[in-house]
Amino acid sequence: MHPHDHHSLTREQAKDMLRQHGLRATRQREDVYIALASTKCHKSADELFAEVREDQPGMSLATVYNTLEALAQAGLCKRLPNPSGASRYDADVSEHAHFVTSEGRVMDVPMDLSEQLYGSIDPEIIKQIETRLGVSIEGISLELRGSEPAE
Amino acid sequence: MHPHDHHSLTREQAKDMLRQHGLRATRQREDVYIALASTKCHKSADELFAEVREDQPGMSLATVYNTLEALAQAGLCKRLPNPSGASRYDADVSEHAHFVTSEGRVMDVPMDLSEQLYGSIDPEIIKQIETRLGVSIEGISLELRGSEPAE
DNA sequence: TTTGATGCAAAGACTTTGCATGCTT
DNA sequence: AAGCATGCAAAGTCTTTGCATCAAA
Repeated sequence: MHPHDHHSLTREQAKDMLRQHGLRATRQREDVYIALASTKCHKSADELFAEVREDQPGMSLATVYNTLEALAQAGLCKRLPNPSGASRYDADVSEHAHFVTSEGRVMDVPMDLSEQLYGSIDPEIIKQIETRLGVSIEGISLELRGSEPAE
Repeated sequence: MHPHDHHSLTREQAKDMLRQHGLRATRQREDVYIALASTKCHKSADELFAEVREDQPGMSLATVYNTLEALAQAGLCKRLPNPSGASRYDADVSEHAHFVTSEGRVMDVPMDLSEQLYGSIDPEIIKQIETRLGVSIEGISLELRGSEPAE
């Protein structure tokens, strides 16, 4: 299966992912991670909360935030800040480009094109930037901004 | 003078910029824009507020936010959201890459390297993305993430 | 003059935290 | 059993808004 395919995770798989990344596997974390990994679109904490809540009415919004923070720390998801609203979260932590609409909706750039974009970045330039700024570069975010055509 | 040079603006120049972009030239907007354009580093609304306040004690924080929103709308600045804190603002609206530290500090990638990075992006790929997603792409954000070496 | 901007304070959106309880390891 | 996660509500941070006043065009 291709790494970019979105598919729902079994609970066991979610447990494994969590533990392999040094996190305790709690029901709530599994739920959040499963919800996050099972969708193409990038949801906000609130949306994930609502979704998980359908099955687990006990879930707390604070736990969703805590969990997302833990997942992000552990490298299991990425937080995509949104200047005009709530952050969105992405369980696909591979380098890939996003398209962000003027309304704050986020969608993935198709994998093949995303790879072409990233592929065109010369590692040599990155090295030069590290040297010049005296920093160490750990990742690159590529975000395309624009608008969806009126419908 | 090179467009990437940072320099302080005269008040007259600030007035002109505002009006050329369809904004009323008020003292407060001039102050904010001058402060924004006169620095390499990317300040938060609060920092700009503090800075402007030294000269204009009457300034309100709400006005700083309103002004920054107006400037961004008019294309006179860009807002750089920060997942772990307040947004930062940049008066340089040309396409250029940023380096964001794990602590949320933002610095510009030197112009020549930034241009090389952007230059390597194939416009043809962008066109394909527009077609495939059915959107229109208006800009590209390139953000390098990493850490500054411990000091 | 007319229209839009300001300042203040208050509300709002989003996110984090303190603490007692409960679950994972 | 020990330690971390949870739930709740409360607090915090960042940002926007309503409204009367004031300035720019």
